[in-house]
Amino acid sequence: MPVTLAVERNNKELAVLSAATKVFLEYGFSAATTDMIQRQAGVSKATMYAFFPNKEALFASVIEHQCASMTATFKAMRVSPGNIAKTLTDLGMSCLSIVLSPTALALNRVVTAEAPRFPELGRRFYLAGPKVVTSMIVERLNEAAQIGEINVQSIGVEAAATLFLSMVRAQAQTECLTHPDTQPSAAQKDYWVQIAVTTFLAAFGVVPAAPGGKD
Amino acid sequence: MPVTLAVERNNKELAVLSAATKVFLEYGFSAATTDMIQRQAGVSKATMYAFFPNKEALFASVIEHQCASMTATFKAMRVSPGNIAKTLTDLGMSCLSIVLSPTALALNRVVTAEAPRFPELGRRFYLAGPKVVTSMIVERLNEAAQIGEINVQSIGVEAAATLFLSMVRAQAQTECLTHPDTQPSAAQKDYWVQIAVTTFLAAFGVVPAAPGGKD
DNA sequence: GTCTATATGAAGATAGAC
DNA sequence: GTCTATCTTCATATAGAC
Repeated sequence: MPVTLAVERNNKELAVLSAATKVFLEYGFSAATTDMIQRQAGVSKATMYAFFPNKEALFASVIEHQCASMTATFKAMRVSPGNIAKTLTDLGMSCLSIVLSPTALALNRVVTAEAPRFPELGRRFYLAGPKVVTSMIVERLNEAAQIGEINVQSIGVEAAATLFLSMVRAQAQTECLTHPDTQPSAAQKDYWVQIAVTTFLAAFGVVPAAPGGKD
Repeated sequence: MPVTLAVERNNKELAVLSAATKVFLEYGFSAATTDMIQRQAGVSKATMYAFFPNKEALFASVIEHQCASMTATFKAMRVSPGNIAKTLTDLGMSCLSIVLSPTALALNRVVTAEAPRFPELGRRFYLAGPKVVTSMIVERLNEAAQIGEINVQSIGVEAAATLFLSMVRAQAQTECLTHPDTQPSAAQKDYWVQIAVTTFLAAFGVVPAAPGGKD
């Protein structure tokens, strides 16, 4: 009951938050105006200020919600069973699809741009995005290491996971961030993941015990 | 002679450009105001508008000059002679120092943030930064491949160079962009480069012909 | 809580004297 | 080219009625 009432009561608050999300992600903090947000939400200035004390607080709320949503999206990633090559490919494709989505790119733009003015939001974004993904990759690498599919002792599992994510995303992200009017083809994304997986396994993959091998 | 006169004549133009660089890199396009730039340059509004038709043009000029400067900085990188491990370490450290410098981080922030509104500048930045560095790495990898230090045939030299750069910079850049109030220690940078080099060579390094090896 | 109307300040850009 | 002064627009935020 209180939930329903709360939802009812927060109808316009959600409309404002949703509109603010759209506007801030499209224009960034400074270029976005509260007028745009009110128009988009279909409410008046006073209504907006009844829920959020000022533009900064509204922005912080938007970023916080987007970070939470991004984390949820990452945690919903599922890899179908298979060997480590397949696992990494699945994981890489899922990560890339999320990271290159219009929303994630926009969030990346606005958070990094505003991090000097909103350091808390920068930290929050880092934890909600790169940090979460890396720890998920770590889990998979640990499983693979335990059954002898890979050997990451040279640098450690954390560093290996970080490097895998770096190889999967860095070039793709850079290209997409600097070429907003172009979106990568599915083949391009496949290629990015493939070379990352190939290289990762060339570095850390353990060849299945060959018959007659030493030991 | 015409050069000296041109410099003299453009004294205030340079003051405006220099001030605009500082202000735009600190505040971004929208939050920066032409008033700040004029104050910083010590000129009046009319003087600024005598050289640059509007705020957008001034911004474009600033980014153009910064891109050219960044390219020059990359091309000035020198690696002292040595084996491929040393070459990659040198190259990686130089790249990382440039990429993590306050100016490069600020340029990265503002260009990626404004790329949707200024797509030309996004493309320019990509060519002046990542593209130039990658092609420089390609040269070194080709040299190393020719003397048999590495073997990148599995994915090609271009892809290998891209992946090396990704491994060197991605995590470092992400951390710095999202944590503007923290700057990485020299040891941290060494570590980032070291794990990238180690992993790259684990994937593509050729062990020196062992006496009595197969062949 | 929600609206209309408005206060207040500052932005980008221009006019006109020198 | 350079300045001071100003025009116009629009931003954030608030006041007061319902």
